[in-house]
Amino acid sequence: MPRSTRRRPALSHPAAEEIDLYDVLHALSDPTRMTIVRVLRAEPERACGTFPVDVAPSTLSHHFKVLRESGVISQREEANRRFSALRTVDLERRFPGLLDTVLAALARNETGAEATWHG
Amino acid sequence: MPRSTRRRPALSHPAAEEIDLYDVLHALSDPTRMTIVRVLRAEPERACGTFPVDVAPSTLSHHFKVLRESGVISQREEANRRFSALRTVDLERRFPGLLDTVLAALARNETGAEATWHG
DNA sequence: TACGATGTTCGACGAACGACGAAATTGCCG
DNA sequence: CGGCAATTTCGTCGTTCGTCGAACATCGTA
Repeated sequence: MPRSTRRRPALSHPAAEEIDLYDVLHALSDPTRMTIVRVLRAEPERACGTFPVDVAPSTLSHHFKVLRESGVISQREEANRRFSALRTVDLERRFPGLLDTVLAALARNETGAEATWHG
Repeated sequence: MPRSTRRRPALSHPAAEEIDLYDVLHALSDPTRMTIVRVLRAEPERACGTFPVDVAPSTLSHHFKVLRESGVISQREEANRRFSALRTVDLERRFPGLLDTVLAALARNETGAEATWHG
């Protein structure tokens, strides 16, 4: 039998008012993490292993931690799966328009001139 | 006599269409560089040494280079001074609303809860 | 109970980052 | 000409970053 209902430490999320802009910008300045955010905007919730990113599981786990501790996403445990979701409401309250603007910029970025020779 | 009218290599600026979002977000994820951007939004142009940041001149020069090569600012030489300006038009064309939204978020960030104990 | 699936933690590694001081460049001015 | 002021370049130091593999934990299920 499990020795306790909750053996793993609770997932740490910053409160909405404590989300730091520099942490958010740093979290969004990585292509792998940005891909996670982009996918997560289309779907309300998604399990960690189902993202179209090409990195090792441990690396992916690291990126989720960065996103979570910066306040960009929240994570919820269910069985041995971990579901992630964008903290759209908290983010909008703290930094109005930021997430939408950055995601719109991301769409522009992919049609930019450097996609031909830079990537 | 000077051996040439232009001895120093020309300052490299990315074209407006080549500005990369990840470079911009990374450039803005540092407090010193963000201070430069904030000051530069209030004034159209300013010499490098006149910014209210507390780092060594060589460090400051490094930050200006990061900002310039990411496309956030432009730099112009005049005598032995170098003037910096925000590339507001190019930025607005490439990523509409991004700069304004981030700077509005910065104002929010400074009145946040973490300013009491985190700074 | 044992296995497989899911995901994390723990080092390790090379690359990049932010910071500095020293030296060099450039141009103005006494 | 000879400083002085502004700024960059170079080398260095310590830290952080992104990545990986190996090991561990948890849960459902055969």
